[in-house]
Amino acid sequence: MKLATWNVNSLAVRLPQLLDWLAGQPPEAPVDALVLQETKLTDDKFPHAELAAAGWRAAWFGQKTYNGVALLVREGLGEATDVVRNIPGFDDGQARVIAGTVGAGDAALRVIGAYFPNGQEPDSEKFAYKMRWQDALHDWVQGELARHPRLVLMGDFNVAPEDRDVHDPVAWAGQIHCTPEERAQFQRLLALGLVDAFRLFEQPPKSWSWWDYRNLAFRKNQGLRIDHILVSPALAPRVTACTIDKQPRRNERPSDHAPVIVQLAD
DNA sequence: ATGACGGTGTGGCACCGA
Repeated sequence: MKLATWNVNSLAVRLPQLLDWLAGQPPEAPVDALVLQETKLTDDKFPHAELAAAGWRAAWFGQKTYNGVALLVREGLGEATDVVRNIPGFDDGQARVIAGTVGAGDAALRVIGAYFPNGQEPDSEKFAYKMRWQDALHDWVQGELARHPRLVLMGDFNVAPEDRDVHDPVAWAGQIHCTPEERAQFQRLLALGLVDAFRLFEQPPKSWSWWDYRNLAFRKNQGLRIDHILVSPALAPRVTACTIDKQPRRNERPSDHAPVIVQLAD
């Protein structure tokens, strides 16, 4: 089973690139399910027909202008079941979470796709919201883990967990995505037993999942690793690869994020 | 310290993202 997460920064703009990327997956090991962030579409505008025509079943949860998430499952694996939109019990006007069960029987996976709040800057109201949101996510994921031992939490976490996830740790010290509070929240998720799949493997130094549109940041490889795939303890031994695919960032009019992919043994 | 780039909205710029 291969899973992916991608912040597309407007699905209206990026749908052709998404379809190209999906169609370009290796036939012997295609992506089976993926989550998207920042679709920026109200639910009535979600391109489910185009995705269905390309062989993908979708569940989606969006709003106008901002945020918006989706869970796509390759035809043949059926449809995501027990779909949950946003964090149960956490009153939130922003569409940031979609979860569903993918596959059936012993092979079923609980997949949670999340678009963590940006937080703007420390000490702001948005930062406080980010902290509250992460508290709620943590507590809900804890329960989900108990119900679903085979669980994957992936998405745009908007946190660079360590200095090696930052192109210039000195310049970014204490800045949004790198504050001790955000990093502590990330560690709290790991304390649930979740494992950062990317760090299960030796990786190229200066591996990022996001590059600023400005300042030729991609060409200079100045970025952050803020998109993550966390797997439950039961799945961790089954992870055989985790990579960032920089290729879509080279497109014309790319998203500022690259997809992250994880491969799980059956 | 600021803004750079890109997306959205009902726009002539502001707001937001990271």
